[in-house]
Amino acid sequence: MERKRISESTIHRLSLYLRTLAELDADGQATVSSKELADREKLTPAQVRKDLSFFGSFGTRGLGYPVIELKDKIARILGVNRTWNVAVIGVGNIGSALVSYKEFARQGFRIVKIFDNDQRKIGSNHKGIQVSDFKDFADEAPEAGVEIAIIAVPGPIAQYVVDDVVRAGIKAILNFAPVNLRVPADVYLRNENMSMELEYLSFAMVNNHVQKKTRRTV
Amino acid sequence: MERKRISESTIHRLSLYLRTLAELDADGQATVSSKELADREKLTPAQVRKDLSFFGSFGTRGLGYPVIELKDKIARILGVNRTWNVAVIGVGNIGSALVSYKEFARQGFRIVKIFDNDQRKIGSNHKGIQVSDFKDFADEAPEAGVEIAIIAVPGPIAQYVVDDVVRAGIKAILNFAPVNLRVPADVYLRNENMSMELEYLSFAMVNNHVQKKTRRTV
DNA sequence: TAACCTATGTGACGGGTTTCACATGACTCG
DNA sequence: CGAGTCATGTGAAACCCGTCACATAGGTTA
Ligand SMILES: NC(=O)c1ccc[n+]([C@@H]2O[C@H](COP(=O)([O-])OP(=O)(O)OC[C@H]3O[C@@H](n4cnc5c(N)ncnc54)[C@H](O)[C@@H]3O)[C@@H](O)[C@H]2O)c1
Ligand SMILES: NC(=O)c1ccc[n+]([C@@H]2O[C@H](COP(=O)([O-])OP(=O)(O)OC[C@H]3O[C@@H](n4cnc5c(N)ncnc54)[C@H](O)[C@@H]3O)[C@@H](O)[C@H]2O)c1
Repeated sequence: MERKRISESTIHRLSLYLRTLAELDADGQATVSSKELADREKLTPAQVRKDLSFFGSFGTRGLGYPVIELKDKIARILGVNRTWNVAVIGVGNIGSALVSYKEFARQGFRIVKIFDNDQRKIGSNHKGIQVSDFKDFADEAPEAGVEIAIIAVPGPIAQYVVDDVVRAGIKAILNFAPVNLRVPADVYLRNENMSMELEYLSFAMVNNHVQKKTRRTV
Repeated sequence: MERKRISESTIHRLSLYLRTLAELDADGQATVSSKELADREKLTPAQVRKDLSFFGSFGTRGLGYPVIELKDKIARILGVNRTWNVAVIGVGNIGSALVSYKEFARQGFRIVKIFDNDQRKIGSNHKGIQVSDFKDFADEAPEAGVEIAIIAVPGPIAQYVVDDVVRAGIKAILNFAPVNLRVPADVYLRNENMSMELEYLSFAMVNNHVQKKTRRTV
């Protein structure tokens, strides 16, 4: 199934294409050229074509790509032509926001469990989901078919939480805590770091930094 | 002031170094080697040294880098050796979470204004800040010295909001809406895209993708 | 003060990713 | 049905970024 090593940048751009294709589809547009796709994402047409070419030939020469078909292809490549069960751990400021975000479900990520260790929160209802005690994670997460864990607990606690999550057999983790988490090699870990983007803005302003190609952004 | 074109990756890594240096400083460690820094960030020592070398020679051969000094240097490079005034626009789920996040202030980003257009929210108090009517942005933001705007409004509205923000003279924007915003060339725009990271996890799982070097990730 | 040790700083190298350029193939129109 | 148009798909080139390897310099010790 794997032909070449696909770069992280390419995968990120596929996410962008997917979003734009969904918009084009909603607008009723039937086909799209690499140029149009590129313009929307501030990329080059060649980049778009090269990215897609890693996975096959989806277009028609002289015409472009069929919007719906390409959207489905990319969804399949990214693995979002299905639903992933997600658990949110820590239902504080950011955890609550994530739980309330209906868009995730539409994109294939369904939050099925919420965990916390605060007695005042355990048992309470968030968007129709009862908050569970994190102590019971190892029992309840597998039972609910959780495949992805989102870590939204305070930084100093995150490593302990992650250790438990890994022990429960979870292989994919999205971390919001501003710490470097250690996980085994077979566990996928991604970090969401808002300070990094703010600091990038700061750097750009201080240095009158020239904006180049927008890479792994948006 | 600018010697070379500095890559986005390098800037992102500086953010990582800064965070780790703050930890080391808190632990009372006086010096740190490129190797130790690299181990903590899952990078190579050469990468660390190269990144720093773009900006000068901060270390001592045979010894390493002085933690406090290097921290200050990087803070200065990133422009966070000062405070930036930030406005949050849209105090819904994610906006509220950001406003409640005290860590930003510690990192040099002080939220001084909150805007919304919901009458029920305007005038209410969030963490000591009165929510303003977004209609008054052009007046109130410059008055409060706002330099960075965080967009946390629904996607379909984001472009209109951003147009107003740009018109008010703001040059740096962090966008949470899942849309591609158009801004003039002299405005710095960064996007925060959580779906992208979830989709990356999804792709990795579906393809048993081998985890390589953690690049522009936390 | 001299010898040794250690980790920096950096030119050279190599690999990977993006851009270029064009041959190719599909559709359209006359 | 044939000529023309257009945008794809892809090798090759260019470029960028990370890694390597080592000369170098500061610290330390005797
Ligand atoms: N709020 C933001 O905008 C923001 C931005 C960037 C990063 N973050 C990071 O996200 C994380 C959460 O931030 P927040 O503002 O939501 O904090 P918060 O304090 O509001 O929420 C943390 C939640 O985690 C729960 N918790 C604590 N220990 C736990 C445990 N052992 N098991 C399960 N749950 C536990 C707490 O009860 C609380 O509900 C932090 O690491 C923070 O640095 C937050
Ligand atoms: N909640 C999340 O976890 C999450 C995750 C990723 C992305 N996002 C994105 O962040 C944005 C906000 O999401 P949310 O969940 O906080 O939505 P929300 O509906 O809770 O909040 C949006 C806020 O914007 C305000 N608003 C609407 N129009 C406005 C205008 N013209 N001027 C000023 N304020 C206006 C609304 O009154 C509301 O308070 C959306 O674009 C969403 O897609 C949210």
